[in-house]
Amino acid sequence: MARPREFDPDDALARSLDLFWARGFAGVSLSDLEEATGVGRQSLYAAFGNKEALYAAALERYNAATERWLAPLFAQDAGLDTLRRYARDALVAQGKHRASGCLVVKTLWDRGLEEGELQASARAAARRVRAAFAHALERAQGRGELADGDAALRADLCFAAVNGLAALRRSGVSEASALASFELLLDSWRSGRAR
Amino acid sequence: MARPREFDPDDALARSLDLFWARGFAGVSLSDLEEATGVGRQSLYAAFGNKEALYAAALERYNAATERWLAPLFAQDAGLDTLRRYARDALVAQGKHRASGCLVVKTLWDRGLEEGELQASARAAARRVRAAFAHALERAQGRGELADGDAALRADLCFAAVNGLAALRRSGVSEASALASFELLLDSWRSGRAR
DNA sequence: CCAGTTGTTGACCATTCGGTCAAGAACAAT
DNA sequence: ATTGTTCTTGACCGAATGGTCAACAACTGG
Repeated sequence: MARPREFDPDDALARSLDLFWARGFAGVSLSDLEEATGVGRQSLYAAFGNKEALYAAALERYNAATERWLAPLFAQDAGLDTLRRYARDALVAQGKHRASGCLVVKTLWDRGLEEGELQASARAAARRVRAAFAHALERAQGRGELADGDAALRADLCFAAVNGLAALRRSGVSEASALASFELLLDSWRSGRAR
Repeated sequence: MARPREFDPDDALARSLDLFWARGFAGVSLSDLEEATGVGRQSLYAAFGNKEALYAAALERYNAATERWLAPLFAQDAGLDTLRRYARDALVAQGKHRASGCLVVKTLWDRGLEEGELQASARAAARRVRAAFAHALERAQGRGELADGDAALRADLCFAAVNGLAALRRSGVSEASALASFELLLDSWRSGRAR
């Protein structure tokens, strides 16, 4: 009923997400956001609140995308291959995305706000990923694809390994090599041929 | 032959290291460093150069300490237990140290300076840790402690897992639980009882 | 005692930060 | 066309940033 906004908020959010993902909360200035989104500062504030709220919205968008990535792991036919594919896709995506690792984990490290609502939401998102891993592992166990064991513990290890792959990449290891080392983990659990 | 400095440079370096470790390069201001070290700004600049050089010196100090931690892994009797102990000690130390993860990996993520000498040195340090892991694994294989396999690949996975443990801790997993999941990895390689 | 050298102190610099303010522009309803 | 509401633009704010400058203090060699 008044002047319509000239930009697409979701598009601006996507571009902001890219920036935050690549450079972290403190590494992105309001001027950077203006430039990347093509949206004036005041408009960003009107639409999102402040810098931290914008980051929170970007993280939410990221989580929504992650949820789509997680869907196969929550499916009934999930198994080790699903996990392997998840890791591969994550590595490829991060390769394209300046190898920035998982934004949720990056948020957990960030000194943006100590123990705010944001950190809690990031922690919840991480828990969700671990739950997806655990679900896939349980299904695989139920199918006899891998020997019985503590699925939650294994899921935690998968989470650590997957996120560690990003560090591995940063330290100079190739994408193929990083993926191979993760497959080593999954293969060591395969029931048919151990180790 | 002139006025002697009133502070211990290594002590100042140690305190700076703590700060950088906990908050990252950009998260520490010169005023923070003055306060933490009790040393005036000009004295810091005279002794170290500038902020980035101070960070580099702190990282070097960190690497020297790491080298001491790595020594058992390079020993002749190194094995899976040595690896397990390394992971446990690392977790405990990080627990005391505000759970900040490995400074080398943090440096690799930091947007302090793109592709500077610092990044190269951090990458070299990471390679050194992976080499230590590989050495311990090779010794263990030679002793028949675990089945034969690609030690370098396994070392990379260990590196990823160990560094992922920090992310796991951040996401709310207990120290004991994180350690247990890492032991799961080592145990899956033990030759006696697989999985 | 007196130079000469080095360390310390605190004020100071330009720049950038996140955030705000006020004026104008674009629309819907009347 | 006028009014009311929202969006946009650009100037502006105080605070904090990394870094520098100049005066002063402490020591050594003559």
